[in-house]
Amino acid sequence: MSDLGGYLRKKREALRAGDARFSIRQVAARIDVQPSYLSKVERGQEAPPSEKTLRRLAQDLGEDVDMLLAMGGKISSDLARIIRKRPTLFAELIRDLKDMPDHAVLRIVREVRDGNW
Amino acid sequence: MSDLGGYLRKKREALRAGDARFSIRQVAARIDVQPSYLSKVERGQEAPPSEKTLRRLAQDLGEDVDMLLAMGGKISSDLARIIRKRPTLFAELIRDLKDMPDHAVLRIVREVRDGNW
DNA sequence: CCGAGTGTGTAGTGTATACTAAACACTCAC
DNA sequence: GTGAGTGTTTAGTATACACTACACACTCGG
Repeated sequence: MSDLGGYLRKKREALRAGDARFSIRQVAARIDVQPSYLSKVERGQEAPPSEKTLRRLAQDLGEDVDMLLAMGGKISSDLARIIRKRPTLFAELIRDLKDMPDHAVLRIVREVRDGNW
Repeated sequence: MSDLGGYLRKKREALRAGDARFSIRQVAARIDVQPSYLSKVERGQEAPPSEKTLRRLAQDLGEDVDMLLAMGGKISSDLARIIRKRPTLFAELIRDLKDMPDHAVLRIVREVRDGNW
């Protein structure tokens, strides 16, 4: 929904300014899709690519995978798997965090990571 | 993957023992699918139903929606939306919580809910 | 015995997903 | 001016998803 296509195009063109290897054709070749397909994706004429393809694209463009997936309306399958293992628990947590500001969530992340649990 | 079909069948038959309204045909009629379809789902001969249908089924059988969806390999679309709004933030959190025991996660849920943030 | 209800088998359908393949029009270097 | 590279257009495809429609065989009460 968040204009994946436009974002990808901008990013690629920025990279291409300093490196000719970032043409549609060459990127497409590296991530193993047809250039015509990538072109359409960038212009929003095609639905977002699969998770697999978005991952390769993120890798190639040096972008964050979770963010690109989100823009493509998807959620990383490893996250989905984690949630599905304890659905009610994670559902509760995520819904509670829905309206919390970033810094509050980040604080939780850090405390969890510091292992005071 | 957690044998949604078998779980549904057991649950429905348990309910049916005390209430004739829980035949395949009547449940199917209430949740608006064909009985043959529900039959196949219960026996694992069909892929899990859509989120919409699983929701109606959960409602009808008095089951937890998030759990049934998880069994069907899905994640509630409202949760997905929450995550997609702040993908990197939630990705970090969820991956950190992956190996934490339930009680630890629950403690976080409670602290969040008590609003000490 | 028959009609209402039970579960199931078989076949088929519309729509979305995620692409491919081939050709076209253009630029730019040499 | 031609050959390599650029982005784009058009048309088509294979697979999965999420079902429906209809008919069949069985049971069980009145």
